[in-house]
Amino acid sequence: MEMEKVYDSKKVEEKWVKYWIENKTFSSKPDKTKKSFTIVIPPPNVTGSLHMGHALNDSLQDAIIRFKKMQGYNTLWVPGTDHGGIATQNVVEKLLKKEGKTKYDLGREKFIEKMWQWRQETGDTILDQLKKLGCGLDWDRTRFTMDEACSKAVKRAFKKFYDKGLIYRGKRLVNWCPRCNTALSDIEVEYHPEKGNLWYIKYPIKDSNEFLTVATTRPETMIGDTAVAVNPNDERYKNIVGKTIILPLVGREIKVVADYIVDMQFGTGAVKVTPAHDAVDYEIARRHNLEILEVIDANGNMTDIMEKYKGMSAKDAREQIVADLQEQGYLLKTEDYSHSVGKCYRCGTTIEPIMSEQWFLKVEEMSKRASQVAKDEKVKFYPASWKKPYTLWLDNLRDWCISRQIWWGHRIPVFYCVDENGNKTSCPPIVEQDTPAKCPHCGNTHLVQDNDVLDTWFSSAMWPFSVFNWGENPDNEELKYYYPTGVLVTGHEILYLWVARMVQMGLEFLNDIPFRDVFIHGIVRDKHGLKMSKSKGNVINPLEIMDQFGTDALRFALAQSAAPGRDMQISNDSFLAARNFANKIWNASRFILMNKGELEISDTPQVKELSDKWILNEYNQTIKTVTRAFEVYDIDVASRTLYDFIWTKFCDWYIELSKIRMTSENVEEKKQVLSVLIYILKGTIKMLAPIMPFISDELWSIFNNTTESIVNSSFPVYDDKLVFANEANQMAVVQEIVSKIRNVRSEMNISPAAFITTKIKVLDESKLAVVENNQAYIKALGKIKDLVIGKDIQREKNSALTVATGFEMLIPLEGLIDIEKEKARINKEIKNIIAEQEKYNKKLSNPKFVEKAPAEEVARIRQKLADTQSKIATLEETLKNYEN
RNA sequence: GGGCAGUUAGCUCAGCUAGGGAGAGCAUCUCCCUUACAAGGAGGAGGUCGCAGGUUCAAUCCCUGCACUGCCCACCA
Repeated sequence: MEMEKVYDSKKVEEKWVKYWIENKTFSSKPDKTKKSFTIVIPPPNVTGSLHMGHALNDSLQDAIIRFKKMQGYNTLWVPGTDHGGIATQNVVEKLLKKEGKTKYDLGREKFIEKMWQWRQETGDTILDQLKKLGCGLDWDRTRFTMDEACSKAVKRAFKKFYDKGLIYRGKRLVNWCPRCNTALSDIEVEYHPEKGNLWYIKYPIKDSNEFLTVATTRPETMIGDTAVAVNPNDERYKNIVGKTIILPLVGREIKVVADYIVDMQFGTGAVKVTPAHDAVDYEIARRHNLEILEVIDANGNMTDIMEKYKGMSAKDAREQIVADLQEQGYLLKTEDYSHSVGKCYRCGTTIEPIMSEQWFLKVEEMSKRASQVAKDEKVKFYPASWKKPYTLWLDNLRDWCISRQIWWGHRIPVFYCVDENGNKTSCPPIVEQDTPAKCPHCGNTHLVQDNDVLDTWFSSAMWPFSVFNWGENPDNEELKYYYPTGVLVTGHEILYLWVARMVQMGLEFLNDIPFRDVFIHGIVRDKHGLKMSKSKGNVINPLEIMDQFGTDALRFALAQSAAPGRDMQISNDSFLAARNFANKIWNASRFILMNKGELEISDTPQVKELSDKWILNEYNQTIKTVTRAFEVYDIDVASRTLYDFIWTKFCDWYIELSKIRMTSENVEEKKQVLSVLIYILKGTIKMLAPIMPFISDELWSIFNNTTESIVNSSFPVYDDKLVFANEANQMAVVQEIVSKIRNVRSEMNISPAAFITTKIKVLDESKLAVVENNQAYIKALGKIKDLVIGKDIQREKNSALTVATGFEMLIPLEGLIDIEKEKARINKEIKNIIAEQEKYNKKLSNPKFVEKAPAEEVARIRQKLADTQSKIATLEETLKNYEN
């Protein structure tokens, strides 16, 4: 097989994407003889296109799945997409707008048809991109949150909740997006600081000439005030509590109430209470049984509460009311004020808290359980620091507003009995999974379904079991086999929105956690640390990176930076380095293959000499580190460990040393070293396969002449028999000698092409054998023609001299030596060693260190000191000879 | 207001859950196309490990406080 000089990612990738899919490499069936390891993909929105966040999230999951598969688990990674509720509906609405239409022009039915059609056209885009990324998903199991099975699950869940009394309908204060025209849950509101004003308004106290001044950022709501609240401990207002206020402009009488929630420090310490448009005020109203008056309607306009302002936009009303207050002398002052304003997480419009009839889910019990499983470590967070925010959130959770006034989504499975005019009868609502034919209470066949759809996160919360047909049959074998899943991989931005709710629902409906581990990775940022966004123009498109540098390069660069929980800054340099790494592996393999030729090579490594044992020892340590790293989701550690092993150890040292035997006349020697090379290479690409699947499978197929994917081989296992501590130490001696010789060569401008003579004087006799036995290594890597080793080697004037621990090395220089240059070089060497020596001296001169530190440590430092002293003596003596 | 991260070479980061040699990649400098790889090789320069205390024979690493940066949560009238 001919390998090209440069790794061609495009050629290789296309082939393997096709191979994995056609051979169903990642398809899974329940198999009781094997343990399952499941991941459900965080389903991307159907409208989506692959961005860096997906690339990171999914290549990490793929790495885990491939690793576990190679470890012998029956792995399953379930693909799918999310219908994406409001977000998706907004996209299609925008498309309609381009045609000059609104969804109302089409009507509900036609609009939904249009949505499905659009999904049909674009829904596979992101799935195809995941295929291109190499994701080992079981494609036959591709799911959609609105497909039949998932829809059944949603209805089943709704009914179960309802029957248990956990779902209720009521008019409450909710977050309303006037643009999307729907209610939102509390976590769907994002708060951003905004510049505004703080208005101080004087509220006259009845039957007196006094005023109570309140401060507000929303003066337009004052006409709906039903109380003024002060803190019960506030001395200033002690005798005002219970008194009556005449509401300016309105003339209505309201009470002054005392509530602990009021902050005495803020503003005037007196708060106007508008229960219908502020969450805190709503709470106060509930505690004090205050009347709730609506001021702003669902369109963001003023209600008919006061004729004068009726129909005005809230914004206009604000101006008018401020002007009116001013005119009537109630406005004390206006201050600039910056505060957080709630925005719709889907469209950025300012949220209006309004009173609205909605469906709610009681979450108290579920939250407790979901919090407890984290506290008990039944669900484990990686990194562990996310456990606390998770439990804190759950411990303070309020009921979940689950209804949305949009059309795209799971329609609430509640039916109402209506008369001929469409008016609801007195029959109670019917909650059924299947649309009922008639009212079970009166037999009437005129039924209408609730207009609302469910929060898109309601169906997402059931994803880990709805994908296994829980809706159809909660006792099915697949569900039992694959659930709970092994790990949930996600960014922290949807920890509450999604992760916490999956745990709640899993515990509620399956009485078991949905996943054992939660692996939270960071966010991909640009090279300046900024979040990528279209508006900033700093988006790196993963598809372009795949095209330019290769998919493995993209995956490796991301994996290498993916320290759990930490954001990563990424730039083209990262991908370039990863591409170079792929090329390095490719060429190391090419070198081995070229030398192998038609030779028959043993599958087991034929160990012959020092370097063989050294590299096997290093390889074995690498297995240990990498395996451990994968197991705790330190994919970054696994990546870096492999990079270092392959490049620094395998290529820079072992392959270089192998050339000695490779060019030998003795074919057996060549076969021997090839057996080690191939053994290590195969094992290493196995370890690399989870992260760089394309090049790994390609090389695997070349080396094994097989069509079986590398993921069906087993992950290398640490082996006690491959521990060679002595050889590791001996190799370190060789490496030190070689490095010092190379250093002299470079500093003295000896051409890398030139062969030199080197004399090694052995000072430490215990190291004599190592050097003698490994002359070939030193000669090859030091580019030495004549190597002399002995105890009695004389220093020579026309030689450069350097020292290693236990050795002096002389390199005779061609022609006349540049004495000044050599002196400078030696001085520099002395300087470096002295710096080292000072540290040892400092330690040893501390009597407490000698007294208290472990004896071995003291002995070790003493030895180091002796080494440096000896080195310095040698170098200084040489220097002195030059002076004479 | 509460919480969580981070602060190590010019840049991006590792090391800190074994306390005892400060590391990698990129960038930079010198030499080299030595036939696996110039997407490469060899070598060099570059850091008082945010600040101040404490524990210890010994602190980048453990503890406390502070500063700065980022993120999350909150009942910011």
